[in-house]
Amino acid sequence: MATIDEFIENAGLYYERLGLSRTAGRIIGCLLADTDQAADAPGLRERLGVAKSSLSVALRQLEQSGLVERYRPTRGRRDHYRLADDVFGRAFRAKMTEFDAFTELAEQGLSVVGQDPVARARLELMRDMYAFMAREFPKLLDEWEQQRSPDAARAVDTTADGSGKPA
Amino acid sequence: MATIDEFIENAGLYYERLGLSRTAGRIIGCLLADTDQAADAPGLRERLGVAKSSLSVALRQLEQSGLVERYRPTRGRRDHYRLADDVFGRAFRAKMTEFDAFTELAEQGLSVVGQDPVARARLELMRDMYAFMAREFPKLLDEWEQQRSPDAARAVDTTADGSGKPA
DNA sequence: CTAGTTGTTCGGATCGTTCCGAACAACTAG
DNA sequence: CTAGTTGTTCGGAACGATCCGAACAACTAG
Repeated sequence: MATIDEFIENAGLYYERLGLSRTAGRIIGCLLADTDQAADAPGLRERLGVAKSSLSVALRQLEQSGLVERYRPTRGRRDHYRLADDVFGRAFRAKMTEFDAFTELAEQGLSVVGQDPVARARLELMRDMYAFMAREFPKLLDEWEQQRSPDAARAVDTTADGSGKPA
Repeated sequence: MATIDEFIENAGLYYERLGLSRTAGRIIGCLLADTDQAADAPGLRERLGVAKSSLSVALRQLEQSGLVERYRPTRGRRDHYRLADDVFGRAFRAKMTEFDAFTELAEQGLSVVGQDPVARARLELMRDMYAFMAREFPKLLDEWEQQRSPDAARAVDTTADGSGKPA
């Protein structure tokens, strides 16, 4: 049995391994677990015990990577934050860019290595494998979306038009 | 047009983003590009310009993660190093453990979050999605292995029995 | 215009990681 | 046994990343 604080701390650790900062990961944990739909800066600040400035940079980081959305309730004074509807899909796609990066790395290697057949074969294998993954992984995501709900794709599209959901 | 040193440096950067240390990544780049099949410590040391101790820990790290194999030629005095036959497959599988980790994180979240339906639905979605990926991704790897060469699996098995390849 | 609130930016301090050089242990050749 | 070589371990230094508190900018209400 674990507490909510332990869960948030774990989220910080896990997302840190994914390349985010520790506090950014803890924010995600907070938004994941907290039932409060209207998370704002003071609330996060109290829950996480971090400085206002750290929240600012972490939230900007999360917003720019598309994982967290910022919105302001009508006639509200302060920003509120919520997870993007397809947080996990976005996280997957972000990770997926590594495939392209390594494909390019392999191509760069082929351009600088000599004619040694062993090295060339290995680099070609590397290039083809990462290209294969970059090509097939999105299909896996689509497959998941369809399995989850036949009209999941449509739902994602409608939420992507910029109209905020919450009241 | 790039040089071999730039390629090695890029490999260091890319593999560092994957969680390895910088020098470990540069070692991989070296083993990828260098036509010299018999890479040893002095050679790597000269090529990378790092201390002997740094090589030791990085090579141990790479060896324990299964990416690099250490062998000693018959009647040789020093160890030699080569990439594992299925370096990339191993890298993929290592990355894949993140899926399980996040599945467990979602389950932990479900155990600590209340009955709020929104939070629960989101955590269940997270759990199911990562579980789906953890289940489907290995199939993708198998698919690749079969597409590349029908008896690739057999080849991998024979090289895994401990018999060193190089003379 | 003034006062109060919200979000951002900046300099300094702190923390963790990595690296290097030196001492150490293990092994081989002669 | 001795000398030389190879690989490992350890302490200190350097680097990068992150975080905090304070000053700053932007905005709103009255």
